[in-house]
Amino acid sequence: MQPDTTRQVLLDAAFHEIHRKGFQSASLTAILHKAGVTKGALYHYFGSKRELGYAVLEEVISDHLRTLWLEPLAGATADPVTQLKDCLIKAGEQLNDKDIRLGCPLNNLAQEMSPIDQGFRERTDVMYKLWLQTISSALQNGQQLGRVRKEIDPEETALFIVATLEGCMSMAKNAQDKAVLLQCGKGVLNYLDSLGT
Amino acid sequence: MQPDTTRQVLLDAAFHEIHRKGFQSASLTAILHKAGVTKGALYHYFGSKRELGYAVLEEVISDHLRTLWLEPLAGATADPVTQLKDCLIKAGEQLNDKDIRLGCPLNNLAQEMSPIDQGFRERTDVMYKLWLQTISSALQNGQQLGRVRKEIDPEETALFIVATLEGCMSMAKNAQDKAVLLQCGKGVLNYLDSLGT
DNA sequence: CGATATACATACTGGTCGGTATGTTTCTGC
DNA sequence: GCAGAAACATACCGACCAGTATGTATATCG
Repeated sequence: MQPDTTRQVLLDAAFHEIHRKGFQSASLTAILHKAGVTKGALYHYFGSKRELGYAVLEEVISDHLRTLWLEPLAGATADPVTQLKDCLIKAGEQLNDKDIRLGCPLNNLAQEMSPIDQGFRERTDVMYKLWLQTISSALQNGQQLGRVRKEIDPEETALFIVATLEGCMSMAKNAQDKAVLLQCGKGVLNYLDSLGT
Repeated sequence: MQPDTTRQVLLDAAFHEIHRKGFQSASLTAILHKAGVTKGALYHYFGSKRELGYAVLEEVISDHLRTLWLEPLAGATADPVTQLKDCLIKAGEQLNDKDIRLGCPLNNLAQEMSPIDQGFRERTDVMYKLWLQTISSALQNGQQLGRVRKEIDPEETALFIVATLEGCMSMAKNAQDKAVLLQCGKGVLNYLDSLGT
């Protein structure tokens, strides 16, 4: 097997196990079994369980965020309200029941680890700040284009949006019910509409 | 020591340890050390670590929810928008930096345990449903009193409110910054205002 | 072709975990 | 006052955990 492949297989397996059990309760043995390799391989590529977790954040989860929320909002041309609604709808569509039961990977890790590990907190913080900044810039741009109400504070609104998104995922995760996500998402869509001119 | 006292001391210690580390990573030894008793006492009152966790949910955390959100909203006389804003402000005031770093105990447990333990999920679900129902009833009552806009759906709005609250707590927890909570809370207050007539 | 590094596999270790078995003391009821 | 139960304390157990030490095959490079 190619070296890079083994590393990626390990990262994928770790991502799924961590998503299912949380980082602290994720078993290295389970990850290795899922990846089909042994401990020698793991500790060849990662110095410790913690570093493996960092890599999952920086490489796997970071990619998800980029694909789903950052890149679609990057273009400075269109209407951010529509863009945000599209992101939300697309994100909602691609979530199956298992995804809903397991919740948002970024939020899960942030909630579990940020109080007890600085390394995790710094990394999740960077990602949230990127997310917030991207939405904030899009809103600001929308204001200049006259598509977003001038009165709103882009930063504050971005924070409110992300908080609400994560809250919706949390509620749906606990209810284990996609209907909850959809109902909650409707509330977000209404709120997003209220931002437009 | 009185029997009931010992049980309560154990519950309190367990609540704090679980709040700090999460349920799965909460160490019974740490709980016992904090409580100043030994394993004999613990297993005299609780059949297992899991039952201890259930009791923390049903007795300690449930009390917090009741005191902070259910009882203040129980009276069917006043303006629910004002009541909700008061709850939010009061809740925000009594949170110190440590509380913010550790996040909402109910949300923490729900996020960690609901995907992997039915018993936890059922119990957190009951509490969330109570919370939602209380807010929904208050909003409905407010509509009858002409203090809340007739067009809104009380249930959907209650879900959106709770999701947003939990989202705000999550964002502040990860940022480890009360300013984030306050800024996010401002967004919630604005939204609550938009519900009134 | 030989040497060295890379890329793993295997076997093992100390420590911590939840849980249990067995005291020991205190309180309660007759 | 004595028997039994309640309320704990102490000592111990097997399981699992992250991490390590060592072995081995393969690829790379001079």
